[in-house]
Amino acid sequence: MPRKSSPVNIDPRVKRTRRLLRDALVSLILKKDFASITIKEVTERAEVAYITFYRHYETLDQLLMEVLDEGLVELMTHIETLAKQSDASALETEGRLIFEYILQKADLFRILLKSQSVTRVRRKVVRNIAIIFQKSCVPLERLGNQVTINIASNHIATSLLALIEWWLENNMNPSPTEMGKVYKSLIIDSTVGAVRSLSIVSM
Amino acid sequence: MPRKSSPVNIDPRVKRTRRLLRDALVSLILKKDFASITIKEVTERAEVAYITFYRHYETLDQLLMEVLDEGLVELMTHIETLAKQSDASALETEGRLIFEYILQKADLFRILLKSQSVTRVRRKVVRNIAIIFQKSCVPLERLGNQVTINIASNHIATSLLALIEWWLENNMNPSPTEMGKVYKSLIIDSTVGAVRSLSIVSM
DNA sequence: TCCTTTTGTTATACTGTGTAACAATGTTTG
DNA sequence: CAAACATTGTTACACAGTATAACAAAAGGA
Repeated sequence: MPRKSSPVNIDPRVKRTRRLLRDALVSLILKKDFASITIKEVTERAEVAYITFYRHYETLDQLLMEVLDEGLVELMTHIETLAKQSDASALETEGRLIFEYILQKADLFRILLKSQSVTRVRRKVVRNIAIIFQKSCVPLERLGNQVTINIASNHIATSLLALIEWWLENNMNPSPTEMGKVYKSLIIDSTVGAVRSLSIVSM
Repeated sequence: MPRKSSPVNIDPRVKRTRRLLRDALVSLILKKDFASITIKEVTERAEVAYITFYRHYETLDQLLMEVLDEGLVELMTHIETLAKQSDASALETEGRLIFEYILQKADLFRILLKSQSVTRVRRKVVRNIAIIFQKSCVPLERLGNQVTINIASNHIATSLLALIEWWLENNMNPSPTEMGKVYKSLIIDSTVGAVRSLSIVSM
């Protein structure tokens, strides 16, 4: 296994090989079920020797995580900056921007949602989104106790993912603008309202 | 492949074999990851010849679906009868009953949620729950257009599943009574409210 | 009991995983 | 540029799991 992050300069051959493997996996996921993809297939498409795969990764899951990490970091920072602007007028715009972003990177999201078959991936994505909302969504952190906040942020994260999934399955209709309204009303406003009413009854 | 449903009377040997295979799979899922379970393992635990599996099923997925179908039909009818009583006073009770039901059959639900790694299973469950709510949840079918209703029922189904999953991961705390409140407030009331406000802006 | 169906046993072809040894190629450093 | 080093390619192999076939044994229904 070649060193990866210890020295600052990575061997260009290593860089190249890993890129080829990632690209090969991505192109395969876009037209096959992830579960049916084999290491042999990936290395053949990458035009790399079979054993070379094992010199960089242990499993296909690991390679998949690396692929998703690239894309997820981008999505996360995107949502994070949006989630910080929590005044009511900006919320609808926030929703619209999320769905416009997805429209741009539809391929990546199809991969992400297809890969949810790998449970680990799903959990990781949900947790990351939940943490972002828990930290940066102002109305949440003021209301309710810890349990309520945990439930609520988990609810937002899973709902957002489910809404994105639904939208992709419906060929990205309706428009991002309308999905922005849905996002604001169905996910954010609803959850904030529910947390408020739950904290009144003092769970 | 022995006949299954054509004649009313199924050969007792067939019935026995299938039950043994289902039970074996269930007991394996409860202590292993589904993805790592092999047909050989299942047949050995069922004390049945390896080839006998193929005389009844084509894949492990298929056997899993049969296992889940048993449990799901039960859950579905349970939720369905509950969803019909949709007056506000009954909703909290409805929620409590759902989570008490899950508490009773915790094993089945752990299997169900573990098996969500099989994407087909997840989709099927979500669709079934969504259809139930779409049909029987009175406030939904009166408000909003078709798209909004689709989104809303999908939202309820995925949120309910996510909430159940969260609860199981947290060792079924808090109590079913409190989860009932969360269910009513966070999922049902919120969604109905959102659909109402979305239909006013006339999507 | 006789006939049919199901199950068990054994053997086999095939695919994919994971490792090993050594040769060939590319990269860096003196 | 050449030597030293790291990575990649080739070939071979052991292994596990899938899927099927042929025939014998056991169980069920008429």
